[in-house]
Amino acid sequence: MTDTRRRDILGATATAIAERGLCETRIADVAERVGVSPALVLYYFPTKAALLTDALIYLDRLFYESVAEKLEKAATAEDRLVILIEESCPKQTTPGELPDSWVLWPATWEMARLDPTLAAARARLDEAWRSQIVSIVEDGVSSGEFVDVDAKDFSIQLAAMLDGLAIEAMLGDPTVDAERMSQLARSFARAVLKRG
Amino acid sequence: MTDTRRRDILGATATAIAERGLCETRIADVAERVGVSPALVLYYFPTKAALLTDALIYLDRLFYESVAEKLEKAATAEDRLVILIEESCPKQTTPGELPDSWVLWPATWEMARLDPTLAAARARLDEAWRSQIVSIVEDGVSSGEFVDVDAKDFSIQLAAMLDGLAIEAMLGDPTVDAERMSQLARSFARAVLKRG
DNA sequence: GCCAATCCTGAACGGCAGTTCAGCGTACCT
DNA sequence: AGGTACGCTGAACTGCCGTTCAGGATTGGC
Repeated sequence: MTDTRRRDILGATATAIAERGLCETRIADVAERVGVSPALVLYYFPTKAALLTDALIYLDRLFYESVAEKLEKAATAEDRLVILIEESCPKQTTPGELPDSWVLWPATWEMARLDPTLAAARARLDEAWRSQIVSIVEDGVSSGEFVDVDAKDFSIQLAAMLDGLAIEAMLGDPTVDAERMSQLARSFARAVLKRG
Repeated sequence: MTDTRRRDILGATATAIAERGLCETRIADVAERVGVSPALVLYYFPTKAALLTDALIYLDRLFYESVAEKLEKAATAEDRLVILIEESCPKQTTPGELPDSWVLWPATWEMARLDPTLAAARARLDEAWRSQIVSIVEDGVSSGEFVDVDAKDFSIQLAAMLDGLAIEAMLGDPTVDAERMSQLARSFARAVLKRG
């Protein structure tokens, strides 16, 4: 079960970054959380930088997959869009479970700026996220739920707006909490997709 | 002229963060860029963390003030909104000048997550940014340029969308460059503010 | 011309954190 | 039972980097 150990380390790294910040996270923090020696962390990952980038990608992918799974259960395009928006709102996480992936986005962006590999991975996930939106919109258009709009443009706009709102909500900006974020994103979607 | 020296250090810190990344920036990097000894940097700032947060706030404030200045020169509300959007698009900076402030936003967010002082400063600047948008919209509404909309809601949505788009553009995402970013933001504004 | 404040530096310190490595236990294979 | 591969650790190494400090230069006031 060397694979679960690997995932434990990645999860612990994500938690450590969430709690201590990207710059302050040490290998010892990760080891402590897993309950192993620092040397073991370097046994699974060649270097600290590789550990950090792998952990960021790991958690982001988990997030996308969990949302994708939830989307499959919804019947109408409108339901699916609402789910996608709701899932995008930062939530409080109880200690012990994996951190909300929004907390790690700034760290991902900051590292991706100077790490082409991470940048490519992030771009790939983001493209998948946007095409998720595109297919929801196209379904809604062909079923008559939505007005005919440029799905690609809308997907970029909505994804960007969700990112921007999530930043505010995550940072505890008093004017944008999770509730208001969801409301604003839905009102934007409604304005575009209903009676265009 | 101890004040210019202080600003030089802040500018050099911003440049160093932009070039080396938040975590990899050392006091020696800053000192080297200014052409002074590392000890002098600590003469002006009590600690490395204080230096970093001050530099982030400094550059963000410069950005806001520069945009505010440009906005005063425009006649119509529509012109001002376009300027605000254009200025929000990441630009290439030539070596030697201060970095584009978008490059530093992820670092700001990452630090603000765990630093209440920086979080408060960021929230204040963001609030000013949004109320800039609010006053543009209100002017446009009263002059008849724009349809009557909820200016506050729109300002949050537009600011969030600009943040999100700028992240993609800054990271070199192939689907969103500065040109496309500007076009998408303007199309959103047009859809909301014209014949709503 | 002297004193004090300010700006600035070189050098040393102190400690920490990433990384390496030799080796221990254990499980599995033959 | 013997050997081998794997998972894992403790301990040491090493180089770096933030921080401190004692003091040199320069300026400006009196």
